[in-house]
Amino acid sequence: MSRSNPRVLSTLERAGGFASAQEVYRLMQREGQSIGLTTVYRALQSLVNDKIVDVLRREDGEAIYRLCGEAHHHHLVCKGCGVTVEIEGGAIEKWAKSMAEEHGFREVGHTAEVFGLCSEC
Amino acid sequence: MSRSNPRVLSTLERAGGFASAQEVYRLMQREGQSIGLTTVYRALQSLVNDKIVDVLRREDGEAIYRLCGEAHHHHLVCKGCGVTVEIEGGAIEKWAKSMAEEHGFREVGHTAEVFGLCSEC
DNA sequence: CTTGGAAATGAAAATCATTTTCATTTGTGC
DNA sequence: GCACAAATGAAAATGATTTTCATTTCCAAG
Repeated sequence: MSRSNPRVLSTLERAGGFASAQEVYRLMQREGQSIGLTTVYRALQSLVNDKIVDVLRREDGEAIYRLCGEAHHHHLVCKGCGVTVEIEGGAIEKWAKSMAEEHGFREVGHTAEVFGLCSEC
Repeated sequence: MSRSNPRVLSTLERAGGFASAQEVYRLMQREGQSIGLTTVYRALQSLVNDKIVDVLRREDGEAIYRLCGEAHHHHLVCKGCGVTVEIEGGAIEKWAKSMAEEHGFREVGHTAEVFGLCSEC
């Protein structure tokens, strides 16, 4: 099941390590690479399974794929200008896990975003 | 532009203050209320504009609407059956606040949801 | 009461990301 | 060369959400 197409991974890297499936596809098209949208989706899904990339959601619900840096992290987003800071979420991980266990949940994931006004806004 | 249909709001409240547009619609149907899906979407959107409800995203990208204002709490949501448990977020509050301060942010809010499979699913 | 226009409604169609289906192509070992 | 599994991608299906547009409901003015 190693469908982690290297061209897709390399394109995602080239895109700054952060793009939607559609964007990766369009980028590859523009570069003249011949590939099907289906294959892009499958490759990204596979990269997610292999924990090489993370999936997040844009505000409109579109999935965006990001190369996994070292640690899982969250975002601090400014409501004014949209600037985003990556932050540590150690406390959240434990909290999510313990809450889930407490209620007998399995296969747990979580979302956590902090938003406010940055010092410039 | 006050399209904040009160029946939609009341249904969202009855749903535990936490549901997707589709769920609100289905619930109203089941209760025998006559309403169109379009109207449900418009009413929810309007409630969001009026800052009466928040929008979040489930892991599959579906938008979920949550009453805001009440006692602030978080949710543990089952990906299988949708059952929702309200959970304490004490750890989160502190985390959000300290992260925000550390980066000079003001007027801080946050979202944090935990998803998983409940013991039945 | 009646009229006229604005706002609300909802059915149906359109949109758009994503997934599924399925026939074809590619690659690999024999 | 041959068979067979894996990979590919075009096209159709899916599902949430949005848009369109014709109809209905409200409401204030005459």
